[in-house]
Amino acid sequence: MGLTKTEIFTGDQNKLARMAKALAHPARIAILEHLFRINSCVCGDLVQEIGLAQPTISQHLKELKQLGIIKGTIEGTSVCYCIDADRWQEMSSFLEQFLKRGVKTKDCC
Amino acid sequence: MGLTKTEIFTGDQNKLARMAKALAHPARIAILEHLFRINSCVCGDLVQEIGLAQPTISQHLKELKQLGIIKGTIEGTSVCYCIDADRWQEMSSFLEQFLKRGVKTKDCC
DNA sequence: AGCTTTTATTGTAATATTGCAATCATTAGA
DNA sequence: TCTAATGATTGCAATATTACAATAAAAGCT
Repeated sequence: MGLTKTEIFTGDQNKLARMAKALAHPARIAILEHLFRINSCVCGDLVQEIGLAQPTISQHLKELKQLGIIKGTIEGTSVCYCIDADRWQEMSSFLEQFLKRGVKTKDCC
Repeated sequence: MGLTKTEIFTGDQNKLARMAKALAHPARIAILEHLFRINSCVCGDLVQEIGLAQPTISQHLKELKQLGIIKGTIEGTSVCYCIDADRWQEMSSFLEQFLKRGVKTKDCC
């Protein structure tokens, strides 16, 4: 059906899945990595940096913005994007907490 | 097109995206959480635990297995699944390294 | 006002994902 | 051997995602 049955899962499970989904595309990883490097905000040279068309980049930025991990402020004709430090921290620790739970387990089979 | 242009990204970017994609569905999160709890291997009671049909669970297990973070060994008529501790550790640190890079950044806009 | 630059939006095509019914394969037990 | 149990596979329908061309929207400049 292509439709995830979110209602049968907990809020945290859905939250984790949403966060992971935001990172589940190399273009979005590349965008975030570029923002890490540049630190000071970046606008539309992402199109140059990554080899995808402008609407495609814009769409990926939208998804990252919707999750809240980046923000964009209008600066003249261009838009300045950067990591939302607080939200990133929050997502980061939420994800790490999950990852750590798996480290404790040991093989059985 | 629905087709990710993997060829324009680095191996690490694609690897990260693949890992994130494995976690990008609440059912797979739920499966992993159940495996964390049970530690000793679990078979098909995941169908009971999570409210999805058997083929659907089987498919999600397949994806996790393909990434290598769980393994399944046949035990009579049932199959015993568990976290692959080494692979989990590897994925975990790879992801955490990425997450940490973002924590350093500070807001700009 | 008209033009340019930059980004967002819309529309569309191709592919991927999710979910399940039906079915197959394997193994255990009668 | 036959049957039951378990899980994988197949086939299909519905929805989501990815990508881009075309276009719109907003702001600066002349």
